[in-house]
Amino acid sequence: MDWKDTLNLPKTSFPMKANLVEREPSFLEFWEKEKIYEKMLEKRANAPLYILHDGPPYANGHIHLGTALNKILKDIIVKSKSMAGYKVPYIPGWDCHGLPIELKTEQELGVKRGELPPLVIREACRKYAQRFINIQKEEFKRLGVFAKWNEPYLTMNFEYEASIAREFLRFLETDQIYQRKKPVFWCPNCVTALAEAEVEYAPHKSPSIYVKFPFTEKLKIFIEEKTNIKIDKPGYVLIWTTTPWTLPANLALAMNPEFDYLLVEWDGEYYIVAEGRVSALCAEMNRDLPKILAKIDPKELEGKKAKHPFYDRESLIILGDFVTLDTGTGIVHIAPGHGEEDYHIGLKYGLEIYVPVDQEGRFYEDVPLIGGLNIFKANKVILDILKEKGHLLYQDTIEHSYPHCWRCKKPVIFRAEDQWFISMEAKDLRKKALKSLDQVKFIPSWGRNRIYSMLENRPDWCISRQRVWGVPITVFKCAKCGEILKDYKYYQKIIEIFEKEGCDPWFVKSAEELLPEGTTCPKCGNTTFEKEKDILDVWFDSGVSFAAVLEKRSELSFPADLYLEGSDQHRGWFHSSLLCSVGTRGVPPYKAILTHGFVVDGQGRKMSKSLGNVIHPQDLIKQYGAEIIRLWVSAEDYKDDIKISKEILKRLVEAYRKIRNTFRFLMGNLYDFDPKKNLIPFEKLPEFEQYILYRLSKVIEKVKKAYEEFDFHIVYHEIHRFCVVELSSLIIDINRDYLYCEAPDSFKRRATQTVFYYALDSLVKLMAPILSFTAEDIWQNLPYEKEEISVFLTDFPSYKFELSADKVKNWEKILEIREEILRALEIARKDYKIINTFLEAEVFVKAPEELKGYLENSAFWEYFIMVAKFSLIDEIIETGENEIVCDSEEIKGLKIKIKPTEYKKCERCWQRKPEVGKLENPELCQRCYEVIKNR
RNA sequence: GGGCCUAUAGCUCAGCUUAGGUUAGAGCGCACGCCUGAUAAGCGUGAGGUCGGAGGUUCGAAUCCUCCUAGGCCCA
Repeated sequence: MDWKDTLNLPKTSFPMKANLVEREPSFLEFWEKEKIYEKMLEKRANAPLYILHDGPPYANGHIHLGTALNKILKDIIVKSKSMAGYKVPYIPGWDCHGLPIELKTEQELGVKRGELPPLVIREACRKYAQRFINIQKEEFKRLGVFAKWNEPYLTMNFEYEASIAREFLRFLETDQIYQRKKPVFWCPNCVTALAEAEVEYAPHKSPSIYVKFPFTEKLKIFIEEKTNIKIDKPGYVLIWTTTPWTLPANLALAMNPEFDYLLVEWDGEYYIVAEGRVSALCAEMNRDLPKILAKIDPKELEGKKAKHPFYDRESLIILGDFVTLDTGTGIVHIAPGHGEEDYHIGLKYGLEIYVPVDQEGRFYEDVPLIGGLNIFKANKVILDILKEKGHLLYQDTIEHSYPHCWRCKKPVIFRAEDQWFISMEAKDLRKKALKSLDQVKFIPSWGRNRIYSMLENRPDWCISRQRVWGVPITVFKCAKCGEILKDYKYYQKIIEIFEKEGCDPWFVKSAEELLPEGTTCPKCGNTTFEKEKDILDVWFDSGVSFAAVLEKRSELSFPADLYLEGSDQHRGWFHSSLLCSVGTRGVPPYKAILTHGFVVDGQGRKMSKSLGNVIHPQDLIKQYGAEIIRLWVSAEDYKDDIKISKEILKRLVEAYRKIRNTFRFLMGNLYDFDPKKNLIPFEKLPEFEQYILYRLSKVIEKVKKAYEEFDFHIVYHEIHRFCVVELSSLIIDINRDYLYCEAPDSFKRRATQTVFYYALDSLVKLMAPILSFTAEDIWQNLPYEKEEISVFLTDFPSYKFELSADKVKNWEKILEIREEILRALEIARKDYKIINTFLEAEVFVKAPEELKGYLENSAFWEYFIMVAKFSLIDEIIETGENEIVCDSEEIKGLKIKIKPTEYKKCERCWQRKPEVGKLENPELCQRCYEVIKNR
C-alpha cells in the first residue's frame, strides 16, 4: 500500500513561483476595479486623519529610482497608517511650471526665447507637463502605489495658480516683498535676462589687464604708520581683470582675510599685492622680482579706500573669502551690479548695486568719458584712458571659457536688473521660521540642524524669474508715480480671472483691463498702471501647496502630519514651504519631516551616466517585478544613502522566495482548517505552540512599533527572520509530522494549524504595506473565509499571546539544549556517518544537575528533535562501537551519545518506533495504525 | 573651501545617542552534509568581522573626544 495517500499533505492554489512580472498587473487591475483605496478611506470615514502631503515631483521625464523610492516610502506610510487605524487621504501632486519645461518645450518646437508669443509657449508647456504627468502617474501606479490618482494637485491647475497668486499677495500686503537690483546673466543682443541653463560656455578672447588703484592720502598715511616706510613715490593697489568695461562700475577692492599681502616696490612705484602671487605676476609680466618692503595684514586695510583709476571717486577695501590665489593679484575689483560674488559682498558692505549699463549693453549717456558707448567697444576706450592716466600696469589678451547666449551665440554679461524679493527681515520671517522649527519633529533628528543653518544664513528670497511658463508676479505699479498697489482689493479681479482662466490673461491684457474698473493710484490719483513682467520662482509654486491643497480640500487639514522627501529638500521644498507658511500663517505647514538619502550603487557612488552605473526602475520591473523594488525600499535603511546592486537584488529575490514559500506552506496546510470551528484557545495549546505564538506576538509588537517609527527595514528583517527561524526551521519542521500524519481533526494537528493560522493572518497584514502584491495574492488565496475583500481593508493584528517570564526562559534553555544535541547529531551524520537522518538516531544525554529538569521528558525530546529514542541517563557508557560520544562545548557538563537505532521504520510516518513490526499491520507504528483504523 | 550626514562579517541590518565592561549579534549568501511527502523546495553544521584609518580620554571603547580617508546631500 502507498501510505502517502493516507497523509494530509498540503494543498494550495498559491503558486510557488510568483511570476511577479506577469501577475502584478492583475492585482493593479483588481485594486483599481474594486476601488480598494477608496474603500480604505470610506471604511475609516470617522477615524483620525493622518495627512501625508505629497511633495510634487517635476513633471519632466520618466521616474527614476529616486522618485520610485520616495513614492514607495510614502505608499508604505499610507498603507501602514491606514491599517493602524487612520484615515489617510493621499493626494499626489506635480510641479508643472518652470524653466526646464519651458526650455524643453522650446527645444521641441525648435524655437528660442521670445520667438513665439507667451501664450503659445505657455500652451505648449502645459501640454508638455500634462504628457509627463500622465506618464509618471502610470509609472507610479505600476509600483503598486495607492493614491487619489484621479484628483491629483497640479501647480498649473487654474485654482492652484490662483492660490499661488493669492499667497504672493499675502506677502505683498504685509510688506514682506520688495524690489531690488540683482545681477543675472544678460544678453545685450537679445535684450533679455538668461537663466543659467540658457548659457553656453565657449572660448572667448578678452583683454587681460593689471590696473592700478592709487592710494588715497589716508591710505598712504596709514601704510606709512604701519610699516615705518616713507611712501615717497606713487603707491597703488593692484588688481587684475578681463572685463575693463566693468571698471566704471567698480565700487570696491576685495582682499582675502586669510592671505598675506605685501608692500613691494617696482620701478620706483609702490604696490600692494598678495604675497602668493608675486612670483607668478613677475613671470607673466616679464619683470624682475620686486623689492619687498613690508608685510600687510589685509584685516587692517578693511574699510580703507583707494582712488578709482579714472573717476574722481574712491573704492572701498573689503574682505572676501572668495578671493583666490589662482590668478590675478590676490585683490579683486568689485562691481556689485555686474557679478554674483560682487553683488553678495556688496550687499554685505552696503554698497550700491550700481549698473551704468543699459539693457542693450550701452553705457548710459550720463556716464563720464564713455557715455553711450557699447561696452565691448568701451573696453578699448577704457584701456586708452588707463594708459593716459598711467594706471595700466600691464596688458595682454587671453583666451578663456566665457558664457555665451545659447540663442545668438554672442557673449553675455552679468548685469543687475530689478527683481522681486521676499524679505527675511521685514517681518522677522527668518527669526519666526527658525523658532517654528521647535514645533517640528525631524526624522532623522539632524534634519533640524540642517534646515536651521540654511535658514540662518540664507539671503532674501529672490522670487523673480524672467520667463513666461509660470505664475506672474501680480504687482501693479502706478505709471506716473511708481507707487506699488499693495491692497488685496486691487487684485480681487485678477484672482477671479486666474481661477476661471488661469494666468494667461495677465500676459496679454493691459493693466487697466486687469484692475478693477475705476482704479486710481492711492498716492497720486493717476489712472494708468504698469503690470509686472516677471513670473514667480517655481519654488514658490510648490511652497504654497499647503494653501492650495491642504487648506482647499475639505478632506484634508493643515498643517500636515508629515512631509517626506529626499534630504536635498532641506534647501528645496521643506525650506520654501516653511517660509511660505510661516510668512503668511505664522506656523510650519508640517508637524514632522522625514528625509531619505539618495540612491547610490553598490560601492556607494552616485548614479551617473558617465559612470555607467544607472539602474532604471523600468528595467527592474521588467526583470523582477515592482514587488522587488518595494522590498528593496523596505530592506534598506533609507536614512543613509540607499545602495542598490546586482548582489543586493539577488539577496532580495532570495529573501522574497523564502517568505513566499513559507506562506505557501502555511496556506497549504490550512486547507481543511476553519478558524471559526477549529481554532484552539491559546490556553489549551501545548507549550511549544504557545511559545511560537508568544514569539509571534513579539514580532507583531515590534513590527507595529517599527511602522510607527518609520523603521521599515526592521519590518522587513523581523518578518523575514520570523519566517526563517520560528516558522520554517522550528514549528514547520518539527510539527510537520502532526500535520501530515495525525488524524485530520486531531488535537495535535489542529493545534499546529492554530499557530499557522495566527501566523498567516498576522504576517500577511503586517507585510501588506511593503509586499503589497504578494500580500494581496496571499489574501486572495486564503483557505478560509476572508474578513474583507482585500487585505488593505483590514487592520494590523492585535493579538497578544503572553507567556510568563519563567516559561520564556524555560523555552530559551530548551532551544539552547536542542542546538547542542543537533550539533552532536550532525557529527554523527557528517563526520562518522553512522546515521543518515536524525530520525534514525538514538540520543543519550548526561546532564548536570541543574539541567536535568529540562531533559526528563523523553517523549517530548524524541518529538522535538525528531529522533528515534531519547533518554536522560546518569552515566554514559561507551561501547566504542557504532556510536559517538561528545561533550557539549557550550553547556558545561552536558554529554551526548548518539547511536543508530534498531527500531524499524514506520512506512507511513517514517519514524522509527519499537512497536513497528509487532502490530496487526507490521508496516505501521502505533499512532499510524490507529489513525488508519479510525479513518 | 563651508554646513549636514554616513562608514560594523561577501550582502542587508542589530548593537553605539538615555547609563562605555565577559569570547561583537541576526538573517542571507558561501562551504560541507542530509532529505526527497513544501521539491527550480526543505533541514542541519561550519567557516567568515576587532567594528573605515590614526591618535586621545578611561582600569576598560564598535560605543566618548580630535584628526585623517572614502562616499553622499546642499552650498561656495
